[in-house]
Amino acid sequence: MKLSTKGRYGTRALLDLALHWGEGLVPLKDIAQRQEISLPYLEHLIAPLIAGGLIRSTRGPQGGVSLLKRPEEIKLNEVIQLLEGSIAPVKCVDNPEAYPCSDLCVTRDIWDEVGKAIDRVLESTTLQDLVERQRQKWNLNRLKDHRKTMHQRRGGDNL
Amino acid sequence: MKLSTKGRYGTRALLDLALHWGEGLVPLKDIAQRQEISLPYLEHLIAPLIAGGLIRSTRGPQGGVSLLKRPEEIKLNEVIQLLEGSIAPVKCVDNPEAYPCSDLCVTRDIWDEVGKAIDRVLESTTLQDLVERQRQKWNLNRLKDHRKTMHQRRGGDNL
DNA sequence: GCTAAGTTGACCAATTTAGTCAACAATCTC
DNA sequence: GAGATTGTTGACTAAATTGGTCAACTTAGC
Repeated sequence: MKLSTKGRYGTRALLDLALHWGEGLVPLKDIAQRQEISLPYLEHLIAPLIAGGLIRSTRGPQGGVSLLKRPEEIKLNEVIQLLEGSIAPVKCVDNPEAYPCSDLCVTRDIWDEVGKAIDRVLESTTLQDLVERQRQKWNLNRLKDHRKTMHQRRGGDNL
Repeated sequence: MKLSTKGRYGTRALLDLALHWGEGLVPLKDIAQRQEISLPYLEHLIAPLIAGGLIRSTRGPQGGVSLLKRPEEIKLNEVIQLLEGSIAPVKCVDNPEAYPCSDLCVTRDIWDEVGKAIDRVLESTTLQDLVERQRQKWNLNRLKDHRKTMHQRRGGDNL
C-alpha cells in the first residue's frame, strides 16, 4: 500500500509550480533542482500531467511549464489519478464486471470502503491548500530560527 | 497503492476461520480449497498471523489452525499490519526521525492524513463484521435464487 | 513407526519501479 | 537561418518486489 515515487515526486513538482503560480513559465531544470529530482526522471513525471490537462509546456529558450488551472482548482485525487492510476487498493473495485465474485465477496466491500476513504481525503485537498500549509510552515520555522538567534545573542546556554 | 495478495488472501483465510469459529481446528488444506489459494502459498501467509498471535496451529493428523481470539476482537488494521506491514502510503510517516525533511515537507502531512483515514476504516471493522456481512449476502443470494426458481416453475419468461 | 498434518528456508519467474540515455522537435536569440 | 536552449519520446536497464513452488524437516496421532 505504498505510494510510488511517481506520485510523491509528481505531487511535489506540482506544489513547486503552485508556489510559483503567476510567475509565467518555470523551467523543468529549476523544479528538478529545488525538489531534488533528476531532470530525466522528472520529464517522465510531467508527461501524464500534460496529457491530463493539468499543465502546459513551451519548448525552447525561456521555455518551461506552468499550471493550466488555478492551484485551488486542482484537487489531489485528480493529481494522484494521473500519476499513479486508480487509488483503489484492489483491482476488482474499478471494474466489478470483470470479477464475478463481486456480489459474493465481502472483503471486496471493505477494500472499496478503504478506497473511498482515501479518495475523500485527496478530493478535499487542493494544491492551494498545500501552498498555504507550506508557507505557514516556513513562517513558523523562520520564527523559531529567529528566536534561537536572539537567544544566542543574549548569551544563551550552549545546548 | 494496491494491496498485495498477502493482504487479500490472508484476510480471506481469516474470514474463513472466523466463519468456522467454535468448530475446533481447521486444516489449511480446507481453507486453501475453499478460498482457492495454493496450499504452499497459504502456509506462508499463515506464518505472520501465528507470529502475531492471531491464530494457533497444531501439527499432525487432525491438526490445523484456529483463531486465538473471538472474531469480534480481531480488527482488520491489526490483520493488515501483520500481513502487509505498515499501511502508511509513504515510509517517512512511520519513522519521521529518519527523514529530516519531515518538519518542512507538507506533502508528507497529506500522506499521513491518508494513512490515518485508511486506518480508521480498518480499525472500525472486525472479523465478526465480515462474518455478518458474508452471511447476509448468502441469505440475499439464496432468496434471489429461490425467487428465480419459483418464477421458472410458474413458466416465467426466458430472459 | 507410519502417516497426516504444519514449518521453514531456498529458490525462481514475472512484474514493477526507478531510473538513465540518446535522438528528436520546437522555439528563441543573434 | 544557425545555434543554443528547452521540452518530448522511446528504448533500455538494474534492482526490488511479488507471487509463487519445492524440498527438507518437525510434530502429533494411530
